[in-house]
Amino acid sequence: MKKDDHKLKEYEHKFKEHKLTPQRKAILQVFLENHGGHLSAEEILKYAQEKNNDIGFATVYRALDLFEKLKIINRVNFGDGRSRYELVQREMKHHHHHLVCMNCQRIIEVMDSLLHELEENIEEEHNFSIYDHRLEFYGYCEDCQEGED
Amino acid sequence: MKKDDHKLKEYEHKFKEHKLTPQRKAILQVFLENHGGHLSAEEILKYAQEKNNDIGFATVYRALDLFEKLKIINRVNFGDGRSRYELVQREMKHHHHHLVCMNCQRIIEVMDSLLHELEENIEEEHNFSIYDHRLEFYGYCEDCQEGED
DNA sequence: GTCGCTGCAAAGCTTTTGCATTAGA
DNA sequence: TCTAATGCAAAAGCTTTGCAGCGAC
Repeated sequence: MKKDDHKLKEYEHKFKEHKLTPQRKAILQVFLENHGGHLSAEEILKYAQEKNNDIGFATVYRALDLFEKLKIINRVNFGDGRSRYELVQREMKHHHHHLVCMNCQRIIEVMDSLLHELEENIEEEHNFSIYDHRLEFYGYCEDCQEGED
Repeated sequence: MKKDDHKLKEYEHKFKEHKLTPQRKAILQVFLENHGGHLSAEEILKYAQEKNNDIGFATVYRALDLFEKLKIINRVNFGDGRSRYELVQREMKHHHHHLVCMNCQRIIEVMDSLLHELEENIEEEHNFSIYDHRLEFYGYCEDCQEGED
């Protein structure tokens, strides 16, 4: 899609010392298309193969490592035994959390700036210099609150 | 140790429908002795074997599953590819987070009630019924701030 | 031609499972 | 006795690595 090609350009400058190969491009496009966000390596491979059949698991994992290093994506962990990956979104940086539904596994994103206050408290009280955080809330989403056991 | 034996008694009532076998007792004692907290399965096995040599990985994992179900321990994940486990501490419940030092991997616990306000906001705005949360801050601890790259 | 990137397959880790055996109540 | 719990070893994920081949510059 033209729209994603345009978005892709915004990332090209990050690949100065690394090649933006067809495989890497395909993987990046998967993120830009945002298939529900929070993709596992397996899902990323599946979608990337739809674009470029000549791609394997090793390449996906190696690309994910690279993208993480280039701060294009973030690795997140919802405790289901596999890593998941999401595009770093500038405007969300440091201000977005996850609501994980314990019934339907749906993941809802939440914007927040309130945490900033807490971070400042911590930096002061513990002399700990905060670089990033992970915050997930576990509970039941709108649709699942009746079945809550 | 006498002190831990006493602590152990506080957990016996949770084992009504499950047996508090010597193996499970050894594992529970490992948590009560709190070897730096946030133990991995491997560490738990190691310490438990010091008490009772007749214990294997399968038993550790099965006990950890059980303890989690009985709300004796919590499984936490710091993104290092293995699960870690910590004792549920009543007075800390819902109010403790982790500071993970990105240099020395040290983990510091932080008490907090500020997050409660944020939870209330979220429950209202997103109609999401919160049951638990995980919050980790990544950064550099007191001792590692100079080496910060 | 060089050097980075790739696929494939093998290996590595953590965790789970099958099964025969043991041991608690 | 009866069933839950255990150890061992095998298997099952997910992820990483070795290696030979490929491709861009």
